[in-house]
Amino acid sequence: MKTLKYSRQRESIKTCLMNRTDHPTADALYLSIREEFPNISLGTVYRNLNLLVELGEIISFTCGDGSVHFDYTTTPHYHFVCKTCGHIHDLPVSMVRETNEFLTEPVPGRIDSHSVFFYGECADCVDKKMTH
Amino acid sequence: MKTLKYSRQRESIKTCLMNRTDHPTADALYLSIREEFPNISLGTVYRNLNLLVELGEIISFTCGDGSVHFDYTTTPHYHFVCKTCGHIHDLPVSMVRETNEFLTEPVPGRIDSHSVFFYGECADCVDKKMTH
DNA sequence: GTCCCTGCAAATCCTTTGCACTCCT
DNA sequence: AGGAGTGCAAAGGATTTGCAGGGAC
Repeated sequence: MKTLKYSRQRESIKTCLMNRTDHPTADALYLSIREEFPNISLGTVYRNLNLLVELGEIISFTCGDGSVHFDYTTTPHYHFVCKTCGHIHDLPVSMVRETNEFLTEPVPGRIDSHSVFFYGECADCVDKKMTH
Repeated sequence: MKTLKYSRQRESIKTCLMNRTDHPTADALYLSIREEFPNISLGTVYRNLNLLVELGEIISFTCGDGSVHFDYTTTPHYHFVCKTCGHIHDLPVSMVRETNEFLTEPVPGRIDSHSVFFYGECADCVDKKMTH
């Protein structure tokens, strides 16, 4: 059991992630943080992100593009990935039925959690195409 | 438009993937193929897997563990990842309701596809714990 | 003072790529 | 013959790790 010590870097990583509406990768976050801490190293960003994931303070996921994204919202929710602009939008859990409701028959085993990704074109991009 | 030529290696990759019930990574598949083609190179395995994905003959996905898995089944279906034994089980699409049915309200945009991952303990692992 | 945390750089892991050669057609 | 496919090894990109110094407590 190790004791956690305060660090400005970790704090900055948390607040930065909290304030971003996108779901940045470690590198994208690193670029942001560098504006405040020009000397921060990528290794520190990775170390802290992994630590925060272990602590359950943030969430990490991959949405099919291979890269790992980080999310400050830890309560259950889903993601809508826009194929056109690349943005990853949050979908509130209320928008999707509960596991047992969207299963037509029980899964052979015990489900602890599930994740859903939607792929398509977000409202903004659909609108832009309309006006062309 | 390039013409495709037959290759024993590609054929072996296809049949090997078809015969496996798990959803191997490129490297896992490479180890299998080496039993038949001791000289096959990992690069060839990657090149062919990517080619087959482009052709739509196989599917690739990542289920949160960071690694890329390949699947010979291209018809829509979902996956159940066992946290205990690590196996990835297929779930027939009939087991899960259609997108529009499991959404409680329309998503702000156009959905082209979606993927669902379930995480938990598969029936086999649950049984094993019972008998202890 | 102790021990966690950092910056840096090297190491590691996974995947792609360039090149000379081989095998389809 | 022509060009797609291969093996090999080197290159690339993302992430982790070892280490010496710096900061929190």
